[in-house]
Amino acid sequence: MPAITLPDGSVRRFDAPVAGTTVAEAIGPGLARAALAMKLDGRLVDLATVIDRDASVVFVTRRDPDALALIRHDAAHVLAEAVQALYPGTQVTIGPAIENGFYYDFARNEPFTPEDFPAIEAKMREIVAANAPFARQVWDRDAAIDFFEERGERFKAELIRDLPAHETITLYTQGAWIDLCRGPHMRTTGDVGSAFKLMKVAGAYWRGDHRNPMLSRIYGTAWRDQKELDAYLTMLDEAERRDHRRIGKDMGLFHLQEEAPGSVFWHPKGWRLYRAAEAYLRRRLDAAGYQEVRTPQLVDRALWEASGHWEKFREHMFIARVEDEDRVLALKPMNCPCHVQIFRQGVRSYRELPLRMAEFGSCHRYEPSGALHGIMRVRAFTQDDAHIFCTEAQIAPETVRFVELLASVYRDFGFAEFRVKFSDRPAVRAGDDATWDRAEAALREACATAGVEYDLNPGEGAFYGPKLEFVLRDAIGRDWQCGTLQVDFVLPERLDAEFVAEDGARRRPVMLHRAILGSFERFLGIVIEQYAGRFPLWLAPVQAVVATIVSDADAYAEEVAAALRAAGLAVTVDTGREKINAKIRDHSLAHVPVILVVGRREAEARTVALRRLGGEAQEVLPLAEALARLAAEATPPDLRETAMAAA
RNA sequence: GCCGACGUAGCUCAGUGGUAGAGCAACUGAUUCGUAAUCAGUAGGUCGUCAGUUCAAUCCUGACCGUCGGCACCA
Repeated sequence: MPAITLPDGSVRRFDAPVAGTTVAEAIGPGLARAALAMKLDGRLVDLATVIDRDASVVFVTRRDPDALALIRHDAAHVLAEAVQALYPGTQVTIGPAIENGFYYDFARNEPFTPEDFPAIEAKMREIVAANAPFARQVWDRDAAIDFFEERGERFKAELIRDLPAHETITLYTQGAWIDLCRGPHMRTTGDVGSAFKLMKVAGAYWRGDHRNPMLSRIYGTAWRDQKELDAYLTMLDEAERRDHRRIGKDMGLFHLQEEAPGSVFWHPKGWRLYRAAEAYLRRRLDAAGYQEVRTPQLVDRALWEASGHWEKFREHMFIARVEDEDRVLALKPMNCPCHVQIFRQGVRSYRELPLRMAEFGSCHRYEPSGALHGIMRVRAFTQDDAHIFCTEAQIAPETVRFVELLASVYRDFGFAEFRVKFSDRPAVRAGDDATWDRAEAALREACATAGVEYDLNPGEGAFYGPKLEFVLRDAIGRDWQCGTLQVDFVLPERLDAEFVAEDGARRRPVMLHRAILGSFERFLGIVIEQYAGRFPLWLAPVQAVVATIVSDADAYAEEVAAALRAAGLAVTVDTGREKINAKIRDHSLAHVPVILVVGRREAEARTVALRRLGGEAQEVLPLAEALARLAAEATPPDLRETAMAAA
């Protein structure tokens, strides 16, 4: 006699076990038509699932956000059926719903190409139009293995063999096609709808392991309706428009070339952006009680052996040898061991802790060729690195301070939102379990004190300690992992760092490895995409251009520019013989935030006509006023309060 | 590193087994024109590199380098 509680709190009683479909019909024909699946005591299941005990039920309709995952999962199945219909002999493996869509991995000698898409998509639409019901079947494990083996589906057979013994083996049919699947599915293939599109092909290792064979993966996107699909495709166009590689080239910020793969050639304009960011951060760190240092690029392998990096990361280090000396040096891939060397000079007292040692550390890592990506993933980069040497008791307060600093830095760069991931011990790690217990507990406690909410990211910690990862969200909704805070009890031990405690005993400090931007190269890539090249004034590489209307105004234009330069602004002058329309267009396309137009009128009245990027309005105002206003506006955010107070 | 695609002028791209074109940018000249393209002309490429096939290769084949999309990696 199941009693079914609905979301509005009402209860429906049935005399016998009842299918969700029947419950929906009992509530009303509208719901019966709209329901795609249901949540049974919070778990998403097929609508046809028979309910034989008291339960709460929420029906999932197309309007429900949960419908997306169902649509995408079902679309993956439809894709698999279409592919097997068109390319006999192709083996199916797995095909989950993912963010924004789905994929399916196939085993086939010849990989798919985008040219195959039109045929596959057409077949998929046929399958959707056929509106075949999804039907769940429970199978005996051995029978299922035999079934797939006989069909030559050895990947599926392997999946079943590796399922835990207690797991129920379920297969789903959709018309004549059948597949191993945990479910749930919607009612029919027709529920997938038409708002889907195949996007790209890619290789992917079987079960994500690089020692396994490579499968051919097809990615697709799927949405509840055409409007959502269009919005997603528009977002992709927008991302392409903002691509830092394109903007970097167009605006002349930097370039990369074959002779230095993974290293950035910063051009004058890009370097101005870089320096603005660096100067800003240096001020913030100074104010936050960090001491900046600079450590060697080339360091003997002995130090990397002592730190444990040699063993784990040797293949990813650039090695340097000299002919006359029989020693191996490595270009530093990170700064921490060097910072410990500074800490170890002389005897440290507990009075010096927490000691915050910062470095804009230039590092080199031999990243796999396939990992390189513009200036976002490079082999030569500069971390905004720092190590906080402290006691265990200081972990929590230092975490609080750090999170505050990080949040305010992100805000100043235009990122209002970020979230935190907590990565705990990985399978391969240094340090014993007791140490890890302490480190993780300390970090958890620190989060509680700082009021930081986080998602757990199991097994993803550094080899020496657990870490927090700070993920910011950009203007078009993409996530970027930038900041990090890592608790390390291991490295101080390995490199023998110690301090004299209050009781006169020698103790090990804890090291907090932390970064806010991560690396300048990557962060500036993100900033470029965040603003699509239209930087706020304080970051803009060219902050203003003075453009003349007639050559009679040339001398005055130079004078205006000189005055702005004296006020610290980056200004260029355009006295070219183009018409003002062309000049406005050129500088607007170059994303110069401010255009000061001067003609005879302005030269005589000693005014400027000020025009903002993107705006159509212009404002004529006295030179002195424009100067004061732009200087104030170009002040970096951390100096703004004091600048206002002084004015 | 693995799978796939790609590499032609500064940029975006077209093209062919008989040693290459467009638009924009650049340069030159004319135009002095008040808020997103003035006109005309000129110049610019060992078609990623190295081999091979061929009478002949930018085009076909192979290797390598790099880039792009994923996968794997990310101290």
